[in-house]
Amino acid sequence: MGDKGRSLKINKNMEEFTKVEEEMDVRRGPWTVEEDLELINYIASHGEGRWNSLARCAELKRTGKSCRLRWLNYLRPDVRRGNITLEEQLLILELHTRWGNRWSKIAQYLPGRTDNEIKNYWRTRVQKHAKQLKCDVNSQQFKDTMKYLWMPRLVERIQAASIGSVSMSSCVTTSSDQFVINNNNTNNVDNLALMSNPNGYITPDNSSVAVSPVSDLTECQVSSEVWKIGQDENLVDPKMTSPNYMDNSSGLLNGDFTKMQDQSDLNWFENINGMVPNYSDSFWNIGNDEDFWLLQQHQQVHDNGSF
DNA sequence: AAATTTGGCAACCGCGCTAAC
DNA sequence: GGTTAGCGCGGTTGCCAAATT
Repeated sequence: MGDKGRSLKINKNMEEFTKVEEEMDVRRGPWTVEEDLELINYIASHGEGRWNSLARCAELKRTGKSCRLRWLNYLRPDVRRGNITLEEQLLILELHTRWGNRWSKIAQYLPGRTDNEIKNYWRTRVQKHAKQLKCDVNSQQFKDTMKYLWMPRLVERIQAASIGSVSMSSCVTTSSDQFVINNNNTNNVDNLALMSNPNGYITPDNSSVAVSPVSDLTECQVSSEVWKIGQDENLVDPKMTSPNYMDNSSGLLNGDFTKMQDQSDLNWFENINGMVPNYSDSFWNIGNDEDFWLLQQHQQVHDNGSF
């Protein structure tokens, strides 16, 4: 019986089903180390897939579904654990504005991150900030906040970090597991769009604006180019590209976070990712005083109808 | 120091889609 | 064409540690 049929059975007679599962001795809840090892060893020798039969053959007292979930979200060797980096945050915000809660699709563009992890990040961090701002996470107001404040702020932080750690002029590496940064296009820095003016008010356009004191980029011009994520379906399947699918040449560090053209635009993120340390949320958390103050300023502007 | 609340995250659930029979 | 099995996705729950009262 498939899951659908099984769920019907649950709906019809939950008690009976629970009894059946108990008789089948199906385990639920947290996985033990022993179970993890059994699953890892089984997959190592037999491969993954066919989860129900895998669960049976491996003599794991778990459903196939549970095995699959455990493997994909936790045990898989390429699962990346730890804090969501600034670059990843930026990418999640951008992609969510485009695709909404399509977590698995978003996860495709964050190598090693699972849809579950991204979903949890969104629910615990992003929705929290929406709540703090007393607005719905799906409201235009919050989307504007992300687009015109949060994301530029993230870019600013990333820039500040990268300038502090690596010369932006040229950094070409030869190792395959390092990212090639060939910054012929200086727009990456120059395009930095900083939407908060010296008064702390937000201007949603990409005209010349002063830079917040946080980063020393006051001479930067805001490029007329926009950050183009572009047409959704134009995006190249990340699986079909090298891990280095983010290209630094697109000039993404500019003000309009509404568009990203194609895969080459996404490449930028990965290059940045290779340049800067992995900062945890403690490095820049939108909940810190300064940023939250800015958010509130933004909200004031929004409430006054300036958008 | 104890009780309560909150936040983060792993795991589960229900549903829908697809392929095989 | 209907049924079943497998899989994947998004939403939700529940546990536990940390923070707060």
